[in-house]
Amino acid sequence: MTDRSDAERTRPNAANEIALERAELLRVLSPEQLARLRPQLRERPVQPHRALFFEGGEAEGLWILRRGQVRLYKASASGRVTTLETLGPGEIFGAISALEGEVYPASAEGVLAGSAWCLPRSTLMQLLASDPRLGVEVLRIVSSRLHQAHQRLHAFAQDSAPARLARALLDAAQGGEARVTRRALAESAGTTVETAIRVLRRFEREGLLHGQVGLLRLLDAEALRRVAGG
Amino acid sequence: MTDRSDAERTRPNAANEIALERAELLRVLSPEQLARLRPQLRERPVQPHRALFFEGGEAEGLWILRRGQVRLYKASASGRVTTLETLGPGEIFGAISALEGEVYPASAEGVLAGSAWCLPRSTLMQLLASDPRLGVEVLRIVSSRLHQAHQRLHAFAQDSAPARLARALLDAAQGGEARVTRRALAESAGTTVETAIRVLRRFEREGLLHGQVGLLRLLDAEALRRVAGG
DNA sequence: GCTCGGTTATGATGATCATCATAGCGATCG
DNA sequence: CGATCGCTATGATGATCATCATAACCGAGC
Repeated sequence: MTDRSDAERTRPNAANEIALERAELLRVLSPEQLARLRPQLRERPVQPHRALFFEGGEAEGLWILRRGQVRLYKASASGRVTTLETLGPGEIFGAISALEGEVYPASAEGVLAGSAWCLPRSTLMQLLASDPRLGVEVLRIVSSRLHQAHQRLHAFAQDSAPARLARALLDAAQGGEARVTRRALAESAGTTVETAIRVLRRFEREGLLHGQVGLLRLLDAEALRRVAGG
Repeated sequence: MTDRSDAERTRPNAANEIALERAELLRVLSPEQLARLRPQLRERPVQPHRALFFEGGEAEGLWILRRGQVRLYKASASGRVTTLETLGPGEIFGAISALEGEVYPASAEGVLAGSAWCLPRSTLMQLLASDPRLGVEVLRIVSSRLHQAHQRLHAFAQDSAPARLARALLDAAQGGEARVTRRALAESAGTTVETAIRVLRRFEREGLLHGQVGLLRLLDAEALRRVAGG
């Protein structure tokens, strides 16, 4: 629960660009290592609703978000979608596939415009083999993601839709407001758009927030935290 | 979904003991490394319903299950419990906490009797710093756990109770039978005991399985897989 | 300008599932 | 041996939430 607020605090604003050497993964690298790495990177644009890769596609490597926002998600045959993680500048993704298998285990698409670097799998493997600190750093990151996933798993198994929505809202908020659509929030909270709208309207009537199109202003974050269950 | 059946196949039978050098983490170590590591290990008994550690407790280090079965779980204030992972001989746990923070992010308790080694945090850090291959290996393991967690997250968000129970049942089964109580299955599937019992009785009436106390024989695994949604 | 798609809403309806209650059964323990 | 506890079972009931339908609103694009 505390690491949620950590994520809130430490995630850089999605609108800001991050320098390569400040990205969560690469902080541990020396300037020389970084210099050798830089030419290997492929930069790709990130656009809202534009996929970076799809679940089942061949895994290219490790991604580092430079600017904008990206979400990882899974889609069912029925068309329902679950957002697994939402990432901001400096955060990495696709690490699972680079290590575990040949294919991406989830899809990724842009939420806010920006760009991302892609570090090819082979280069990553070389780097990992050459410097133990890098492996430990990636491990730290992936471990913290696993921890988050476990928390959400417990929440999905036990909490009501309002509780999950309140939590998703707090997670998405920056500076007292969350720039997300009801649909996006529903997919993060594992519910439907209609339920999300109804619940958020109730929050609004109770004075917990103020809603506009694609924007939710938190008026009583404390009460929302109570609803979220902690 | 395919890695689920992988887990089924590759997880050693909980009753069998595993040699230290065959544990998933330590396979990559040289005999010399292993010899240096061995005296650092503390062996602890694993007993059904006996906790190894609790969420929030100070993290000692990395655990390696030698024999028996262990589950990681989270409990709510309301008393409801979610099983996050179930582990067999040779598998590691507590890796998150050894890297991420000072406290365990979940609780662990025995399911089947056996024992586990505990590798102190400091020793692990030393090892990680000395040999890049070890870090990559832990990373591979943690990544695969994250992948599993993502799958379950999607399932919890989208699937019905019968679908989640069928999947939990398939995951728990070894050689066509699952030695679990209805309660344990419910906690793995994120539902209640009563619902688990009702659903499993329905499966039984439909000829998909045969139930006894603490034992479920799969009669039609194919049909169960269909119910599980894939 | 006018359609079209996405977002926000709200109602009606029904399925699903948690909760509470009760009970039989077997094992364990004093 | 009786009591107790955990597991399995089933019914009754109600809350929650998904689904389907409808509609207003707004911006983008033809």
